[in-house]
Amino acid sequence: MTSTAHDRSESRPDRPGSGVSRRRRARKGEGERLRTEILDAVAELLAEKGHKDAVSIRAVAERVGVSPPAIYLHFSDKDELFYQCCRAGFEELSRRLEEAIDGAGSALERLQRMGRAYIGYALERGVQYQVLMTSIPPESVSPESLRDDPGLRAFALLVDTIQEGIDAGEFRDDLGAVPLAVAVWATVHGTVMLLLSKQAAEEVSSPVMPRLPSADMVVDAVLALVRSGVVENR
Amino acid sequence: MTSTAHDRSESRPDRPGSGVSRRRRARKGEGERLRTEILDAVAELLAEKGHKDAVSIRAVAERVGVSPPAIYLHFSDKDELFYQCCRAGFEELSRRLEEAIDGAGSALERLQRMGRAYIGYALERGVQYQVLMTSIPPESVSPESLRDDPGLRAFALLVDTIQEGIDAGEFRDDLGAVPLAVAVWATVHGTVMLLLSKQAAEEVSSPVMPRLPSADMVVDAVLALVRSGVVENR
DNA sequence: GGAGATAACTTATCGGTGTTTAGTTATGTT
DNA sequence: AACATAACTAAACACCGATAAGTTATCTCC
Repeated sequence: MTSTAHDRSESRPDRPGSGVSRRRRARKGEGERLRTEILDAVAELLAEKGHKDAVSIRAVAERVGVSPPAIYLHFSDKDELFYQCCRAGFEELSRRLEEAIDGAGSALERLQRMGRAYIGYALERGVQYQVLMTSIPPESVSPESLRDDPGLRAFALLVDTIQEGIDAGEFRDDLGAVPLAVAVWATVHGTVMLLLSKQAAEEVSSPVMPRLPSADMVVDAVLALVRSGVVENR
Repeated sequence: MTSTAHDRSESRPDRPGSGVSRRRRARKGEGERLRTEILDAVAELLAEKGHKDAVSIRAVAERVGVSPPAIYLHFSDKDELFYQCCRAGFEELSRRLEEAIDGAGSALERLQRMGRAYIGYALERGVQYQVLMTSIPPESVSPESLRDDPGLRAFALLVDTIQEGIDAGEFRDDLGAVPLAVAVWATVHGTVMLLLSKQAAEEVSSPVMPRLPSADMVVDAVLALVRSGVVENR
């Protein structure tokens, strides 16, 4: 047979007996270990490449030390893989938002803390936030896991806080809690997306983005805008 | 030569009866005609599929009635093709923003008209807006065409309007015109991105997005928020 | 009108991608 | 030691973006 085994000389150092570079096969019960290893590899590669399309399933498999089809033992397709990766850890967002709410202070102060927490966490997540927010979850993810989506819980927290502010006579009551919450959400979401774009553009030194102020300054301005709008300072 | 002109039996080429199975080759001077036909096809497919990754160069070529490599006579790669497609027509945005500015009224009224014009235009553009704002322009596009990017011009218009509002004592002066402009931009940008996500999720009836109010209601709330913030109505 | 020149394409092909099918191998159980 | 099966791998398929090399139609000039 005309050794079609492999003619790629670049990375094929391991004989089955050497036991050096390949990952040890998981034991019988712990097949789930691979799942988290895959998710970690995706997160790594996503952060390195900065873009979803630049990360291939083959690259993920190679980083984990496994063959590409092994991925499909845990994820139905690439979309679900990336969705699950970006979604994982977003319970942390609800946690931080609750933490921001819990402290003392007026509803406005709580709202501002929530805003800072949201933006800070999203910027930490970077590409993962972008991917999660710009993709609709694939059909393969179970409906019940969607029902308690961290994003939905976070939005509920926001609505609650705003409703409290309205009830306390602290926030305006002419729009309704939900529309106002959506508006606030849109604001912080747009801030994150803009800052991430700016960040990505700067890494390639592309002059498309206007010269924006520092992230801190932008966040301060946004929160001030959420507080009292553009109108004359009072 | 054994006419290998077309042995593709998989997909019917075009109307066999109408005599035009393939596109007529352009005449010597008018090679540029293909360029706009390609851009139109990309825009069509983008709107149909709703997602950039779902549109292949081969599909574009087939729609135009041309072979895939013909695309590369006018665009250096896929990124540039999609960038140019989404960027084309965005001069219209600056035009509409100027129109919104020109009318009578306070700086606030002009700003609100700008906001409505921006959001309206971006929602009309849909996927094209999303693609344009989430991708950094490829290196193949010329720097001088980047210098007068419609996005940059639009942002300058926004800064000007806000500066006028500040000078007139109508807008707050504690943040500076540029940070305030960025904050306003982030708000409308986030609104657009959110509404587009909602729209896309509804087309697949996915329950991830919170049940949002209608687009009109959201836009009204956002503009009200930009005006005077969340604080108690005055 | 014929002979180049060349603009406007096409055919064929390459390496890479997501995904599926059909195995193979290691582990736990009896 | 034999079996069952969890945890994988090898090979292949169809498609993709992109390139190199060839072909064909149009224009120009005599």
